[in-house]
Amino acid sequence: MANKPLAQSLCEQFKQDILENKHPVGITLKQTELSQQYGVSRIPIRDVLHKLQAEGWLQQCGKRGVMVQALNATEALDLSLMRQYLEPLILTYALPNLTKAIIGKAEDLLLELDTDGLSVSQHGELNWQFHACLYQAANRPTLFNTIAGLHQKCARYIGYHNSQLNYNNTSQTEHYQLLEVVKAGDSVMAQAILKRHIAVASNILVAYLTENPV
Amino acid sequence: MANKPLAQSLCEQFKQDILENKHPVGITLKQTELSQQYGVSRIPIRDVLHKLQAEGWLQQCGKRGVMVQALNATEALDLSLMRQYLEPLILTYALPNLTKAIIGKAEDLLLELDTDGLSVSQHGELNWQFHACLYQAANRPTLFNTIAGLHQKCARYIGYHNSQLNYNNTSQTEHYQLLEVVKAGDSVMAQAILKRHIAVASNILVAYLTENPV
DNA sequence: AAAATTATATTTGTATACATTTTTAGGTGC
DNA sequence: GCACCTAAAAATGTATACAAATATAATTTT
Repeated sequence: MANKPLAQSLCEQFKQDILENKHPVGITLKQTELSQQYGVSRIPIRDVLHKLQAEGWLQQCGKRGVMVQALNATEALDLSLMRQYLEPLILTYALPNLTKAIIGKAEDLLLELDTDGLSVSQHGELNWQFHACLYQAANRPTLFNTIAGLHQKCARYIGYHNSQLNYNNTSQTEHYQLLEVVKAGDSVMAQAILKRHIAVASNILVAYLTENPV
Repeated sequence: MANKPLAQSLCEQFKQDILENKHPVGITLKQTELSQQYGVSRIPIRDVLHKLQAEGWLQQCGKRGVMVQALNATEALDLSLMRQYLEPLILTYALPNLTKAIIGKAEDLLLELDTDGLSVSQHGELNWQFHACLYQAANRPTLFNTIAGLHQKCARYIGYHNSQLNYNNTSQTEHYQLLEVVKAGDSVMAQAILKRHIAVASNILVAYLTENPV
């Protein structure tokens, strides 16, 4: 009955709080403060801070504390570029292994994504679930985990994206297109559409971030 | 006068010990044992184990302890593929920014790599320094850090590679070729040579691992 | 004898306490 | 008024102690 360690749920909570701007960029967070704030001791807080540093959410500022990393256009572009190269790759490995069950699950996720009133992080999570659902079939743990890590880092940008810019409709159209060619088993087209899907979203975001630095 | 935290030097030590097979695959390591073995308390040990899990060196086995991950052909291939896509990319960004000082440093590193009697981990470290030295010039922290992470994961394979197979000479020849076209500023050739450099090493390693699973 | 169950031992996660380092504020000299 | 030095405060890293969960071994039951 696997009972999550405290630090794990704390980590999710903390990420959510960052997405909701509860720890604004520029404020230095101290372990002691946070431990009182979240009602636990410093140890699990420290674990979470280390983990989120490794994932690129936070930045250590000597002993002054840790700070939420500012969103910046270069990082957004880098993440997008890496995804443009790696996701079509893993999709190609996944294609021959896609069962009807997996396709079905993917379709269900797209329907959920059309639901109104999703929170920013719910939307981001569903979006990743859709992609992950297809990629899992590739049976390539290392490749998959690296891509998952990129998505983790993207989460803040995508959240920002969806809350600032109205991109959902376009994105969903592309999702359905992708699923069509995937069903048809067309690897070349699938790669092209996926790459473009990632690039398009990125271009909008990078342009916006360049003009309006956070 | 930045004094390294204990956990950091422990981490390097531990990695080295893994490379030297002091914690064989299949043995479950307990925090308590390790803390006695390394002469520190469980907290820094725990930190190191978490970090190395995140980096893919170790694997948690419930409460039985952690185990060193076995080397496997699929992971080696995945790491190589990702490097084949991402390293030429960052090299392209780096090219216009390469100064004579950087090229000079790279040449020095290649000379060092020709030294006899280097340990496996020394060799691996110098090899990475050479690549990193060029990539740094790209000024792309996120891309660079992801690639650095891939190299971290590769370290064990490269160490294994160099100790089992005699690949150094070929590798060095390619390094010098790469440096030549980089000096000439030929981006297309540089990308091609680098991609091939990574692919060649990988092919040998993957073939060997497939025939002789660890 | 094999399977299921209980009890013990072991292991990790968390809390509290201490040590070390760095920051910051205050004072002193120029 | 600015720079430098000194001391107190505050931050993180580390050690020890405790709690919760799990794995192992022993025991019982079928």
